[in-house]
Amino acid sequence: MPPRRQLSERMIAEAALRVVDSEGLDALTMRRVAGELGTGAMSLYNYFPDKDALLDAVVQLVLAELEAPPAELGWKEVVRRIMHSVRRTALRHPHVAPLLPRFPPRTLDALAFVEAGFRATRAAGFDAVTTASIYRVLASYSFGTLDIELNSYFDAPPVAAQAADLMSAPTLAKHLPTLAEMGPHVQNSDHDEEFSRGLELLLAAVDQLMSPGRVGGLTGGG
Amino acid sequence: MPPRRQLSERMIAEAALRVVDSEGLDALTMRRVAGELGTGAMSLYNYFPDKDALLDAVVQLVLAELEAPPAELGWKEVVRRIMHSVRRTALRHPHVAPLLPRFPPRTLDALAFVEAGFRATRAAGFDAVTTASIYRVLASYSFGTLDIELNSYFDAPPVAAQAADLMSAPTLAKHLPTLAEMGPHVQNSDHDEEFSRGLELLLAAVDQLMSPGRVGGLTGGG
DNA sequence: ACCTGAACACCGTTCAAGT
DNA sequence: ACCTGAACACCGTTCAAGT
Repeated sequence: MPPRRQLSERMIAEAALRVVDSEGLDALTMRRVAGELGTGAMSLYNYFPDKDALLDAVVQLVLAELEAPPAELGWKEVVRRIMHSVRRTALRHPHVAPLLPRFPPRTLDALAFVEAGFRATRAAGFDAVTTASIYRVLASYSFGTLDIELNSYFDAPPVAAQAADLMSAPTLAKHLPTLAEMGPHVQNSDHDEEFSRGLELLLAAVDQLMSPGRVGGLTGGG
Repeated sequence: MPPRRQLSERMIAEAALRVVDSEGLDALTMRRVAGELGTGAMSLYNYFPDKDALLDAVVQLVLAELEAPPAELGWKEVVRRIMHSVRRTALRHPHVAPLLPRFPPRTLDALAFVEAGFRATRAAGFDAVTTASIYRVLASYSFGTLDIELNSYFDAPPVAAQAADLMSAPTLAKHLPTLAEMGPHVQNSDHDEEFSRGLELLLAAVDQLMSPGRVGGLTGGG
């Protein structure tokens, strides 16, 4: 019996995205994706040289979902929207998020948001070197906040270690007094608010310290 | 023949760190670590409930290597040293770095740098809530820059896609004109300089926008 | 030429038996 | 009680054979 329909890179990547979204990254195996398409694992190798190439294609699909705002909104609003879009999209595909730092945007659709960000930033008068620098620092912030949010890095504060038997209360108070005092403040309750706050801090810093008019900004004189 | 010496959590974690440092994360298997210690894979399960617990222990070892500067240096210098120490330590254990966001500091030794940072920041007059916020934004920056640096995220700029046959030059110029113009500027040549620049931007922003004296900072009035 | 089942060399972990 | 070999249910990918 011939396959019901022809395979394609796109079909395979979409099937892989369905699998990883619904069952997690560990479930994303060549056999499982092939099964989703009614074929054997080895058929996928006619379209992707190895599993990493398939993962890359999944990332490109996700990046293509990002908003690409019109430059007319002004650089700050454009960048703000892109950053929030990155976060929203990553939270829509939480099991894909850990793959994002491994595969930069590469396809036309996946690069649309980069073009939008560059266009707005250049139009605001930032030079190419500064624009690239802004892109890189914002990418760092995106990846870093996703690392922390999706791994619940601050959801269980260090002081909880005490309750979790790792450390006695006296031990904690003696060796880590400030941390003991910091207590539950380390825990983060509102990721959305936290993300916005840090983003606005960054945008303000870029505005104040890297703006075209400014002399001796961080990009220029160090 | 009895084992030459008793096992311990520490011995196993140190063996695992040796393996991952020298052969990469994929080589870090229960069988491989056990082999390093002259025993079978199942023996490790007397000390760790599963592989993740072993990975956690490896991360704690690496975090214990971080510098914990004295608060007398002032909050900015303390934070600056910690941040550079994180980066240096992660680059010394590049294959462990991807594990850092998954396992927060938990042991006494691994928490020493957190205590140092908190102490210096609180001593400078920042309140507990702001101090926690500073910690979280700096952790984001650490993880994000490591993601980008260790995955060579910007080492091959999008424009290189053109040479790599993914896209013809006319296609690029037509659909992504600003990106085409940005050209090689996106590529990052000096990770060290880049890290310092972004860090100083952040420190300056924290200083200007979150300092105790300031009214209506980002933490307070929004 | 395109496609794919069987097989290889691995995994983490369960289980049952050892001392 | 602590320890551990055999076995289970998987992996990604190679290889050889199919059409």
